[in-house]
Amino acid sequence: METSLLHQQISLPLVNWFDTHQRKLPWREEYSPYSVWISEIMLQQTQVDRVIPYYLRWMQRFPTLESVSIASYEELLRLWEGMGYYSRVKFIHKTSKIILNQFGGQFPENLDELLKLPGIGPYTAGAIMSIAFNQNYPLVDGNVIRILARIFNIENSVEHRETKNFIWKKAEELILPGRARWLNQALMELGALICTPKSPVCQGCPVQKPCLSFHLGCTEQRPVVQPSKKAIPIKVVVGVLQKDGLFFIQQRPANGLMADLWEFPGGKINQGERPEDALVREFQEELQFNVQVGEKIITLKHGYTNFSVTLHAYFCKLVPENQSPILHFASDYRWIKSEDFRAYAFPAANRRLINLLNKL
DNA sequence: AAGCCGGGGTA
DNA sequence: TACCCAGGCTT
Repeated sequence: METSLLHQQISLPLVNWFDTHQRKLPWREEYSPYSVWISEIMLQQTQVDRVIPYYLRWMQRFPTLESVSIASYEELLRLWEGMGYYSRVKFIHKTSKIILNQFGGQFPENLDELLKLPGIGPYTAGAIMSIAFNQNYPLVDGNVIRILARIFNIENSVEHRETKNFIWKKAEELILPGRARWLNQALMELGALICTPKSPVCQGCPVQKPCLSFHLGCTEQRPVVQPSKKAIPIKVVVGVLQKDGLFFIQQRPANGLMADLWEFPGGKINQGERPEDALVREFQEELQFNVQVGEKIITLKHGYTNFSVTLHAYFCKLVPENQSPILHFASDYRWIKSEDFRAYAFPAANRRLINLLNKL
């Protein structure tokens, strides 16, 4: 399809639809590079409704890039707790310092410079260029992939390099000069409200006419993706270790799963192993602590991307009482008062347990 | 190219 | 249960 025809049949109907149908969202109040950047990082693999309260809290506490750069990583991580993908907030901290120290506090209005910044990849760089600066740059996220795979009826897997290149090229051709901010947001808004993964609302779609998949009746089969691996069920046990009214918590390593977050010690229950025995073993392996397992607190289920976890929680105590930990897994540890749980970032399942403890 | 990295909403 | 989400980094 010729570019002008593409604009006439797709781009213009999209921006006109966006004019009247867009949702009122906090990050659409102003299009500053800082607010666009924060919202885009938060929105990576995270749905709008979940981001909104985090975004509002963040902007209240850190209204400027400079306020982020001088904040402690611990406080940033605490504000991020519950959103997942915690490396994002570490990258935000790093990038805020780089922009302050190397760019005089101003975001570079340059795609290649943006791509060098930690946590900013092709999508986010395109988002800052187009949404913040309104420069003529495309962006491709899950919405854009789905919409274009349907409009052009892309039968190849969108996970392949060549298909991705094709989609980026089409996204670029769709850009209306001087209106990239609007066009790109319109695409993503259409993906969120109309061209949804399941049961798309084609009746209300402004680009129904040029959509090949709609006419072929195969919108549900687009985009083509490889089947994902199914969640593996695992059993986990954690111990709430108390001494003199203080609680023992440890900090996870700086890399890997839930990096830098704090947690109650514990670990995976082996096949055929009793939870209590697993807990004694884990305390010994990770901390060289000899513990006695006490009362059961709760069993709760928690879903991860690739695991469905059944978590057993027990009170426990040191026997004998005067032991010092030797850290084989954790990077740090603390004995804290119950009111200090709020000062540390915990994984969601641990936070649920803490909330329960506070009610006991 | 594939794996890793969270968490919750939804059907 | 399985899939999805305004992706990026590492290997």
